[in-house]
Amino acid sequence: MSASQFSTKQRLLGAAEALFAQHGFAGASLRQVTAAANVNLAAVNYHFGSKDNLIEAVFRRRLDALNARRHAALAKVESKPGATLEDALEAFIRPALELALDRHGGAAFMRMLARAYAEHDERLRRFLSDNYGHVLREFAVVFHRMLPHLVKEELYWRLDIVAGALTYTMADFGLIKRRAGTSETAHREYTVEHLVGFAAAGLRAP
Amino acid sequence: MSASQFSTKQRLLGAAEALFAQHGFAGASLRQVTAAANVNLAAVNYHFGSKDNLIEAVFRRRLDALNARRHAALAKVESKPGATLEDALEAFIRPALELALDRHGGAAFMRMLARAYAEHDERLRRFLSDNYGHVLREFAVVFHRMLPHLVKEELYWRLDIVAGALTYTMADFGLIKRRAGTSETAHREYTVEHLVGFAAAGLRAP
DNA sequence: CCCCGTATCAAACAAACGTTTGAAGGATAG
DNA sequence: CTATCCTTCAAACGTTTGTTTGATACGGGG
Repeated sequence: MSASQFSTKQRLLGAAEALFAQHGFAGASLRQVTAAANVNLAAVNYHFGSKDNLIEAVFRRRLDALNARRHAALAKVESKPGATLEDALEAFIRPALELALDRHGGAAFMRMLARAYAEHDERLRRFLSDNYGHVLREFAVVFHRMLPHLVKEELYWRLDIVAGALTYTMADFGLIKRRAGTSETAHREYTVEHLVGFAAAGLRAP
Repeated sequence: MSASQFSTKQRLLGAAEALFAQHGFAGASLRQVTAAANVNLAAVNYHFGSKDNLIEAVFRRRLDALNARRHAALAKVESKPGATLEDALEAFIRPALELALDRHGGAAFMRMLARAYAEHDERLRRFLSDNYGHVLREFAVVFHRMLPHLVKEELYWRLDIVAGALTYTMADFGLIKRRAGTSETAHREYTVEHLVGFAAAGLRAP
């Protein structure tokens, strides 16, 4: 009785992602997760060691790719001579929005990420900072160059807030159906432009 | 051993607010809450009946006043002939920001509210909608008049997203120390202006 | 064939959860 | 003083939690 083309590990990650998005990390129990994945309860601790490790694995599965794409997009922006703040923000936002609109659980992951932001959990923050902080620091350097009027401390908490607001917004965008008559790519382009302007306004303020 | 000028009920509400903000509704246990409030465990069910009722009471304590102030501010805007979208947004935002900057647990409450938004919990959404939805609908009517290019459905989910992003942002603002050399009121005025522009951009887009 | 490492399973573990109970204070009114 | 009501208390209730255990099945290599 496996009833799926995916391995136990993959099914666990998928079910955990969906249930963490819906009920939170504390609210979704391992029994719910393993039942949704059609897997024995003990499989979580066998494959991941603990619930906390499962949570981290769910993040890793998506964030490794997301940060790689953000890093590559930022590198391309930096190689361009006349790069603007909007270009850098697009390098930050577009990969995330594409992930949010991904049909295979992307929306669920984005809602989960938004919850993680809202939770301000110390353990989770350290995990994210340790594993993906270096890419955020690359962006901070570029933003700092483009916004010389901001002292570093001010820039950092603005980035923190803007990133959180963006994540929250993208999580909700994933829930919303596209307006009828709008193609997928047109919708995405419109949304990217919208969010970039939104974020730029927040960062450029005096 | 009460060690406080406040009643058991008030101490419970305060401790619950702080711990729900920090660990979430499922993550903060009644034993943590009652310990922080220096109160017996059974006091929660004696005074509130259940944990869910305690959660609702924590919301009620702040939201009754917040919605009254929003309603009054909107009425004042409507009585003015040349009212703009920014005026209406300010009526929505300023009371919330003042709550977020309130020194007696306002920041904690705002973080709790942001978590409630991120959680998309059905029970909580119904409670908030039932008790405070009428004020939001008043705002929606005014916004609809000021943004005739948006069909009602589009306006509603934009409002939902904008309100969520604002709540999240204000929750973080509450955590951030004011920049040195800026007075409290100057900081607040700057932030209101900033957030109003932020939200207006999101609503006015085509 | 047997062996061994991997994977799955039902069952049990202690701990923590929200909630309930019944008795004990403590103040106020008759 | 007694009686009454509201409040607090320690203790226990039955569930549910994350985790661990030991047995069982599977499957290629010696």
